[in-house]
Amino acid sequence: MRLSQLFFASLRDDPSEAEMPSHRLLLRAGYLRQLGSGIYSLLPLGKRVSDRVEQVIREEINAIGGQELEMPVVHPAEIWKESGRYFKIGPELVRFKDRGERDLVLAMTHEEVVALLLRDLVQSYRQLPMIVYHFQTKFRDEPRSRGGLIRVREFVMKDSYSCDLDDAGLDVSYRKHYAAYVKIFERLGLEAIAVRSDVGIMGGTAAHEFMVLNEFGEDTLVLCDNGDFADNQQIAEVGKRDPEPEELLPMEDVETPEATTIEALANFLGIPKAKTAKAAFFVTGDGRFVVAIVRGDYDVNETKLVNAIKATGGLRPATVEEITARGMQAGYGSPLGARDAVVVVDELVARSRNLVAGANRVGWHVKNVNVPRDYTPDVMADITNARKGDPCPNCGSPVKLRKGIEVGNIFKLGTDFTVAFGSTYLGEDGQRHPIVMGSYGIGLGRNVACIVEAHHDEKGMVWPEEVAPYAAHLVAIGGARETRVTEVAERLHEVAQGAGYWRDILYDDRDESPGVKFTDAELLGMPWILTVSPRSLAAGGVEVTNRATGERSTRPVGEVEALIRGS
RNA sequence: CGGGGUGUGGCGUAGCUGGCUAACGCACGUGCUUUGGGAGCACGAGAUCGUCGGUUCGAAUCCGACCACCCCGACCA
Repeated sequence: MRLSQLFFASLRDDPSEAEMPSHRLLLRAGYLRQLGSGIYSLLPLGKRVSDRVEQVIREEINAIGGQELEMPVVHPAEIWKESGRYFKIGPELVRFKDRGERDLVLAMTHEEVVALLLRDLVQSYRQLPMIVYHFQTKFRDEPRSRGGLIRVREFVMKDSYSCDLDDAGLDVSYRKHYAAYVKIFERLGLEAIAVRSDVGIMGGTAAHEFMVLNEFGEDTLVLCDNGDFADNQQIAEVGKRDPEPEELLPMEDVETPEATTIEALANFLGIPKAKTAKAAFFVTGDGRFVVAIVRGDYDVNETKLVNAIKATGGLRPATVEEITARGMQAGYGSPLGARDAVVVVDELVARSRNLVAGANRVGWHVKNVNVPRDYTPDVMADITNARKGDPCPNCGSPVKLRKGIEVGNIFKLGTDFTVAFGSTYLGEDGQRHPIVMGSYGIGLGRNVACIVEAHHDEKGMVWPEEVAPYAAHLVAIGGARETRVTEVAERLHEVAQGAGYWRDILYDDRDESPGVKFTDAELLGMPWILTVSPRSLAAGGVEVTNRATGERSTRPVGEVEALIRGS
């Protein structure tokens, strides 16, 4: 490919909107252009990388027996109503009407369609197990996109679906995907770690997310150095050290002006945060008012809270009016005197003695509050975030927290969708059974961005050979002075044309100064930079530079031709 | 949705306390020179100053509304 003809432009300056290295570099090197918030065009270079990532995934999913198909982006809303997700999912699901006033949605994922296809096509246990997958555009109207390709609204995802006879079969399919994902991320040059994760609105029984560590990551991972624990913080249950035993003391009001935060309260009273009880107020999607109590040295984990009270439709923070209406006072809140509220208490609070809790009047707290003596929990559960240094539940050593980006996930869906759609098979026993499904996603663009995050330096991108858009970047210098330079460069380019799509090379045939060409070559990041110049020819051929290591050597033209051919 | 910020040519910016023909660097076109690390000279093209409205003799500049985008948070199968 001649650079003079390539649809791209490299930017000398960083675009002001880009913060993450991957975003900055992909824009600067002309791989990407933004069209709107969370909506991007892939330019030819970006498209080629994405295609290569796609091909790696295709090969590995094929290797576990996946069959590629393609399902639509626009769905009749009806099927999302049938599965119930039309009502569970908020504005993230884009809804619209066609000319006939029929309700349509933009697909966020494809469980419904798969379940429908299964209903139509699978009759007998003899047809299972089966894995189907496709690469298809998803649209999710995220409240906030960010980080270039890291969090977008429109993106292409590989989603595969396993279809099994029973839970044992699902386990096998799940493990196959797990193993395939390990291979995929290895081939992509990503150090992904699998963490257990929440099943969210997918339902189901188990899930892992594959994460790459990154300071811009949106998820917090709880990891044990011994390698025996890796959970998303959303679900991580770690140990909590037992509080000191104490005698129960009688409750006592204490005046605490301006102490509306745990920080201020602990400072004012001169006590550790661990001696306080923190109250957080929520309203569930199904309309219940929830007061969550955790110890002052912990934070409420909303995922755990949702799961503890089976809150459909999630949680939102309660308004001050809603809190007051139930006999409580924001900033000085506790379940003391609360009414019409679901009281959810963290199990550690129940084990802790004589905590300072809100008095539900401005400027006052109550000392020596004890559960269940002074108020009655409706639900008792672990509802706190794991903290750095908390003991690993498996080996007791302190856990650490890290930020991560989710590059793939695997879910055990179960039978929710197949039951909803009546997707059953006739078993060996002559009975109808629902097909057991699993769902497995990998976002292409996000992976492209993560590869750049992992493979770049101050000069630009450094593509691993497996995903590089071109095998090499050919820089011709001094062609105007010495016609032999152009002859050799043209020859190498021609060889590349015959060597196959992915063995093609980028040929910088532009009339630019050497500095510009080298800088662009380093920015664009092909794994090999080939330099032809009067100097290299005098030294015996073509200078071959390894972009990653910077090693360079001069090789005879014939040898470089062989390199381009891949032999 | 809350908080903060930004919209001036393809990119990065200046101008913004009201007054010349909207300026600068890069990129772009033509010509000459140059050619191993973001070249030089000359000429040139390119901007409804986000949109709409208001104030004013006069608005990129002041006021209002709206829109878009970015950052933090909420949210995130």
